[in-house]
Amino acid sequence: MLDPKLLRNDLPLVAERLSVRNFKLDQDALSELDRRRKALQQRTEELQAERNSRAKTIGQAKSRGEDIEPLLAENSRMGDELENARDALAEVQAELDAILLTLPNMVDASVPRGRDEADNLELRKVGTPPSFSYEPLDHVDIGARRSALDFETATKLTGSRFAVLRGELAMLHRALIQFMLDVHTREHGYVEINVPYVVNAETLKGTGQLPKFEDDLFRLVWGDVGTRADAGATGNDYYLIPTSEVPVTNTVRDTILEVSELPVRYTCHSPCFRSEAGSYGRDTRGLIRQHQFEKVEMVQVVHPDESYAALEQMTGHAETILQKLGLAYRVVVLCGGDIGFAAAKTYDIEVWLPAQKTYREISSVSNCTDFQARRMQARFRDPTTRKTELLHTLNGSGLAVGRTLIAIMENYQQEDGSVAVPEALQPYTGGVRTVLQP
RNA sequence: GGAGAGGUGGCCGAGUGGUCGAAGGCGCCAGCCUGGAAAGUUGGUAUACGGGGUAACCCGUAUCGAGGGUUCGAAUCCCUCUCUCUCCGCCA
Repeated sequence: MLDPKLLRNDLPLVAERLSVRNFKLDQDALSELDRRRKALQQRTEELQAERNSRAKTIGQAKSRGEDIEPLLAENSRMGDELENARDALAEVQAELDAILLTLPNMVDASVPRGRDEADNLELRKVGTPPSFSYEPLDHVDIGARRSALDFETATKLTGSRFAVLRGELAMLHRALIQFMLDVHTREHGYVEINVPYVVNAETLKGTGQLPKFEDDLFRLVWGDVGTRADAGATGNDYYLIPTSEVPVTNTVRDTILEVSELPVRYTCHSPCFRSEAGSYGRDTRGLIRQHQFEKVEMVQVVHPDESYAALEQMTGHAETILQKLGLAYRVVVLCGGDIGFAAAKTYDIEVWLPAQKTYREISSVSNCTDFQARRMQARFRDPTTRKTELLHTLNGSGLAVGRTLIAIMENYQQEDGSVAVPEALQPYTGGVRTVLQP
């Protein structure tokens, strides 16, 4: 959520910042709504003050044993007026809140304007893509051996966009997770955390997925489907997490941290569930875009002065994984048209995929500034003023496990169809150095 | 799933209709005391929004798990929801 004070005091500035995202802010509607809110609030509070003072007078009169009947009669007329004012205020406030919750974060000044991913800015290329003496296979063909990567069975079990991993490929997948967690905890100072994969609506609101992006989520319905479908009305709405950023970041919701507790650094392995609504026909082949995938996430909660340094640092942490695995990648800064709802600045890391002969996203690292913190009421206490202030939150993949597996399969493929295991990973494969041998 | 008990400030805990943002304690901050500290002692110690003031600050409103109701007036009474704890059942 954006700062309501800023919205009141400098709407044009907000509109300008949001225009970088190609988001058009209806300034007139917003300021008119706020003007009404203010008038109604003052009127309501006036009436409440009067009611309070009268009630107090009655109480005092009664305690002196005086006759309070005349006072009561005088008061009976106030009720309706107060109620009307209160209702009108609540209505306008709700309208205003609804708008506020759908406004995206303001992007940092360094974020370039642009329409879509084509306008993202490449910052650096690291590593050299491998060369092959033959036309490299893609991961689907490589994984076909002994049904190590099995989409048919997954379709039978569930439907499209799911996969079954078997044998050495399942083992390699697991090794990757453990490798990443170990690097982040032992070398990068993160605390490993394990969290629920099912969360409530409040949690999703905190990180910004709700109310605007419900279509991207899997919502749980249980028990009697007929009566539970509208479970939200009774407070029972649970969703599968689209990323562990959601539960991990929300661990600091409604808390006030001391400066000594900062920065908070968590790394978390979890499955992620995404409906992929609106991506029909995209990446339909292979493991690239699935309804369920696994990810090792990094989350930091930091002092506002530190967040942009933390963004660079976290990007470096994700890059370290790729470097250790010997994979070529590039780093891009997302343009206004491609950046996510909650982020003020995002770096995408894209790994080289030989079969596609292109770089594909494998990590996304974002500084969400105070946007999520305000929604979550995640604050710290300034040691000098003793006042509470909003924290800054960051999240980044370190890395998407499925896509890392793809990258290894394609980049480390050998002419006989087997896949070499990167050296850094071998301690995690029990010394196995090649998988999917003929 | 059944039965019961409970959710009050950073924490513990009192408060069953009136001047209660809420006793008391702990913690924290500041002063005094001390060579310094502990102990002692005095004072302070929530958040949000609105209004006023250059500012320190002052005034108003709201907040005692959440929402609704009763009432001139609700932390206190009623209803719904939610979470926690105890016992029983079931279960990886």
